[in-house]
Amino acid sequence: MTTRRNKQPTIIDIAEVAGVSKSTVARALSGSPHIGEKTRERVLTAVRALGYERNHLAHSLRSGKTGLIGLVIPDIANPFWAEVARGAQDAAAASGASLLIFSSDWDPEREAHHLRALRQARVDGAIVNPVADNVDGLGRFGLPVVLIGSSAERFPELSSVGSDIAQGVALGLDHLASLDHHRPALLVGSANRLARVRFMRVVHDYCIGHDIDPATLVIEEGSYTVESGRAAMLRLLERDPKAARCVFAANDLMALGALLAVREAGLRCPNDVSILGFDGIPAAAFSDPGLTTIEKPARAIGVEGMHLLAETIEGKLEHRRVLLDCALTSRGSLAHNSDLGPTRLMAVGSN
Amino acid sequence: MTTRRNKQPTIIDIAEVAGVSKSTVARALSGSPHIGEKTRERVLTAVRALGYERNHLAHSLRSGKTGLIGLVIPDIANPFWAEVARGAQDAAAASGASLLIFSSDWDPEREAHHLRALRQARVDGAIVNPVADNVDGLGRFGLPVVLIGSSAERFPELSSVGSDIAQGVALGLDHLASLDHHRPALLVGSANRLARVRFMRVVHDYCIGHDIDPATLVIEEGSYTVESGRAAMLRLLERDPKAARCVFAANDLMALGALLAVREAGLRCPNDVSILGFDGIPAAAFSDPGLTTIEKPARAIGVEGMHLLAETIEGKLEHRRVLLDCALTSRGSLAHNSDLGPTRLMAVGSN
DNA sequence: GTGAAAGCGCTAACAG
DNA sequence: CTGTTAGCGCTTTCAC
Repeated sequence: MTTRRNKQPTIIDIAEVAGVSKSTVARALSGSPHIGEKTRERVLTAVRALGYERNHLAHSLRSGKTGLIGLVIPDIANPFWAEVARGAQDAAAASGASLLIFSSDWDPEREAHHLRALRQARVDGAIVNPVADNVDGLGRFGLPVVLIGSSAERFPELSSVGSDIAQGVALGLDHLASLDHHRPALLVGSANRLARVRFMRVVHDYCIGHDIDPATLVIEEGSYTVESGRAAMLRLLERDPKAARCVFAANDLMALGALLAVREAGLRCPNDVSILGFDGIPAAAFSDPGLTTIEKPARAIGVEGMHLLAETIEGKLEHRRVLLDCALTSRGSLAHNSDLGPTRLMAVGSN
Repeated sequence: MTTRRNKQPTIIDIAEVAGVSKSTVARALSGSPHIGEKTRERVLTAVRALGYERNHLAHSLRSGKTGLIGLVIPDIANPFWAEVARGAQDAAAASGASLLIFSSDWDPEREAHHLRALRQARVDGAIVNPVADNVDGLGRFGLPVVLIGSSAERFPELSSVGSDIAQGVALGLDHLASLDHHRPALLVGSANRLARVRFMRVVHDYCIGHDIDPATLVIEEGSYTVESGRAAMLRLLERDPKAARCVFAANDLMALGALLAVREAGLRCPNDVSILGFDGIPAAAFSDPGLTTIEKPARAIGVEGMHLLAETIEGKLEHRRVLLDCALTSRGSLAHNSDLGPTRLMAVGSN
């Protein structure tokens, strides 16, 4: 086959064809007002004729702006982060930027490596979910950054966007209360996880604000997986069947596990036990019953992250922390508690 | 003596500090053998001292290689494509390349737009899942491309990697046969979708090879969504309860929908009806029972795509079509058919 | 309005 | 081995 390997045309080529200088071409291409209408037409015609496309590299090198944005997340294959990426992607595309996506795999070393790569690629800025206590890596980044996810609170000097866990938890607890479940059992992560601490702090505050003694709450521990949720639910069922009437899980995977356990125990959801999840993963829609859950605004986080970053890059913004609302997605895993008495008794008794 | 400390250091800065010329610095940095051990040390020391990091843009502009790879997929938020991206990501990282990921949203226009953006970014090559009959767009791309996904067969002149649908379908049908289900009902997409045609062709060939009259197969149509799968299953149950003993869905979402329908109809899976899916989406693990499915090698497709592309870029490879094997993931949705007779009768009768 | 010229930071001949 | 000299393709003064 005949392979025409002509190099791509440059502004010099089109300058020649249009019979002008390359600076004139540059002006025409950048929409400068200091150029004659007729000249511009001639240049544009040549551009079309040669199929010219601007070399981004040269443009970036000279102008100092690459139109590249870095996105560092734990795992692109994780539905939540994929949604975040999708949002960032959309927002980036809308502003003509391209996204360089990297997975840190929760590894501080990889994160540092990626940050370095982004700096070398001369990205205009980056959106990152800081993985571990990589304060140094981020502090030295030297480029506009916006943090996403909840670990952002460890870097108070950087702009960030995340979901409003407090609002989400309150939303869930309020909704449960409206179904007459006032003391749901809690399925949370292991004590050393920051997420667990944060979740519990919010629950604690809510209880204080609603005249509930936090000490009366029944808590089971899992590790954010389906299997751990299943095991935790089984334990709960054995330990305190009455408290198990209603369960609020700190993430959907554990909630789904709890659902499995309920069925295994010969009980039914929501008739025997109500389950509320937290996250809003797609799989929650396919269980039976569908899992009612507090949905984090994943895509919006990506979109808003890009907006914050854009403002940061333009210097319009000194610092901001954006918290996006979670929303309740009702499916079938919650029922009204028609038998409140025993639950109350249990809560008091287990004190 | 103009020392600009506010900007990132360049090789000129480090040349000054090390007391050599910038070409020597470049040589030291690129690990050239034509340089003295002592000089190299001196340069490297200066590099560390100034915290120098090579400017990728300038490097790329000069060398003609950007180390950028484009990935164009329909949707990064779709679990399957997210996995593909993850694989490509890993392979790219391993070879020091960065990925520019774009979502085409199944829109030929957006795809064309992204292809243009990639060309302008001077990526070294691209991996794309061609969306529509965008033959022109791809033909004119002018850069090394590797196609992924099954629509690749429309571009026989380009290298591609995809899952071996024929092998996957045969795997499923064989497995069902081993459970004594010889004529599963088929839940497929709508007739105008390429995927449906491909799926059915493979089933057809399999039947011919196994002395089964394809015309005796019971087929229901959906549109690759949970809801459509549910509706299709309900129809099937009403139309031909006996054929509904075993269902092979063309994708997991429809299979999950079928599962819902079975339960709604007061039947149980797998005891009353066995269901086999196709895809291997994560959600298939959380249903009850877990969905047994034919899993496409999503991540491997990404990895292999990157490898193929690398070879294509290096010119080592003229053309190749790689088909990766699907695998059976057994969960609980399949049971042995202990009552073969009626099924056979039904198949013949419905002819 | 338009052109000439000077780089952005780096690589790659070609001399010494 | 090392320095000198050209650029890669584009933007951007600064003259005219």
